[in-house]
Amino acid sequence: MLTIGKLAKEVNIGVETVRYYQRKGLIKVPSKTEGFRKYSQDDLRRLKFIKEAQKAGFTLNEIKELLALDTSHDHERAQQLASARIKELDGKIEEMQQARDRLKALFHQCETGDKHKPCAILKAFEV
Amino acid sequence: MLTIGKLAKEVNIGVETVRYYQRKGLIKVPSKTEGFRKYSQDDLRRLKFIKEAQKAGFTLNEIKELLALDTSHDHERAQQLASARIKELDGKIEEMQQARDRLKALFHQCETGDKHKPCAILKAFEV
DNA sequence: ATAAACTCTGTACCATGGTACGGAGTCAAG
DNA sequence: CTTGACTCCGTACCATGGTACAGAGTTTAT
Repeated sequence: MLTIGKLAKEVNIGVETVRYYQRKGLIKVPSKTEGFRKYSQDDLRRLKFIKEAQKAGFTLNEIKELLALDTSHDHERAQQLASARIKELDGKIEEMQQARDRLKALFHQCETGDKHKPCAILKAFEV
Repeated sequence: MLTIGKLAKEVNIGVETVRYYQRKGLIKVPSKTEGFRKYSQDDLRRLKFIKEAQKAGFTLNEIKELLALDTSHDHERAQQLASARIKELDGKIEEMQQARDRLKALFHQCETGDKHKPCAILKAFEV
């Protein structure tokens, strides 16, 4: 049994973050019999789950659903969520790659261009 | 000379967005002699610049600086901003690729696994 | 027994890029 | 000359993922 501070430290997040997850409904608020609230190993596991799922790019709302699924063995829904996330990630990756390639080209032009003419990076945005 | 509505329509953004850029100091608020404010071709160019720079992944604050640079021919600073942005983009792209690859692997495991055992996608987050 | 350290609760604030709305004023077409 | 469309201005709100803080209570160590 842990206090909120110890719990937070275990997963290396702030106490305020734990409370934020509680407000969002990702983790429950343990009932307080007296003094401070006590957190269980289960709460710890859930926080770890959240951290891991964040690494896979899920939003907190998606993670909330994943946590609910966690007890239900619903493969279908988990797959749906995963593939939606994969699609989103693919889209964003491509956007960012395009942005990067654009910029790299501009950077090169600016670097090799005349120092006294308008900069290619800046000119590029003047459609 | 354009009213704010026509200006916004020209670049296909909302009137509220134009005002938001004004509040942020990206574009100036034309002085109002009488009636409605009048916007020039220069304002239009700046809005187009903003849109283009956003496509390259710059934030509004960065764009604000780029706009200031635009008149000064400061190649150095433009290059600094561009290469910082490139680095940021590279970092984010890699993060997202990792997230996607993780998820794809999990998806495959879940798909090919036993329907009655806990789902690989969900299990993966239970560290 | 007292002070430091922690917790509880509610609420406000941060960045980011906008969107929405109310009430008044203004402009243009019929 | 009125009506509808647009503008002005301030302010509040949206999602996202937190962070901060005040004032009270509790726990723990010395």
